[in-house]
Amino acid sequence: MKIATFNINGIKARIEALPRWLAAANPDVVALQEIKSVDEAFPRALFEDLGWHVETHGQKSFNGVAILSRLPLEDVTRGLPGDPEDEQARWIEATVIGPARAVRLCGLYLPNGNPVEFDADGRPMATGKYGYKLGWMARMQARAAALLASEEPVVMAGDYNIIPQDEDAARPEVWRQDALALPESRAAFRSILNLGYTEAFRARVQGPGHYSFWDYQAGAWERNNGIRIDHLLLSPQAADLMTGCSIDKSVRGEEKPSDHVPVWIDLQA
DNA sequence: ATGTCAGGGTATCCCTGA
Repeated sequence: MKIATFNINGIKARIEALPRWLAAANPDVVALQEIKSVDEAFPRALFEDLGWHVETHGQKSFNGVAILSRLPLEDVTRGLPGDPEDEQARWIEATVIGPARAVRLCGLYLPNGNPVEFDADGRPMATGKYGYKLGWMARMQARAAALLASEEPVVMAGDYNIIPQDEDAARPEVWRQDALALPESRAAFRSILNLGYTEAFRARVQGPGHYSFWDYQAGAWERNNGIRIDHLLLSPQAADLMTGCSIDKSVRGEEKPSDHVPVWIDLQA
């Protein structure tokens, strides 16, 4: 079972590039982020005609997540539990029925968190967008813990907006005060890992120079000024099934690309 | 850190978000 995550930065803008990549990469399941569309406006029929089951959790203008799957999906849920006031569409779950095993897949778009406000001592304050990010991550940790208790294969795939370590940025010094790399952000990410999750890419590939996002601005792609912020976290039962993990870097150089590229794993499931 | 995109409003540009 090949599972990918791909922040497409707008389904309307990627209406050609996404089907092109699906045909070339041939994943079984894809978690999409930033569809930037309400459910009714998502081009569902286009993908259904290509053989995909389509489940969306959209909103107007911003955010929005979806799952495309060639395998049957069951028990789809939308929204991250823990705050009924939260109206941002950033979380979707479904059980993917693989030929050998069922896998619980969470597709997520973790809040960016910028701009960060700092106090007089230069410490980041948990207010505004950064406060929302940290609060969202605490809720995600609770959900991640509940999912572990099922002792089933669980995959949490998406745009985490977290640069886990300095080696995951071409220019780490630029990100020191940024919500994607602040110590508090990294600590919240590690707290989720420390529940017992495995970060798929780092379980298989070591060293710097591996990125999943290059800004549209300032020639970031041409200069390979990237960051690695798209991740797949695996429960122990899922990690035991992993046979591969890679980043489809070349997608960034194709016509009308997203600023993110797909990251994928292969599971014996 | 800004040489860019994307979406939406009310539009032939301005704003937000990243």
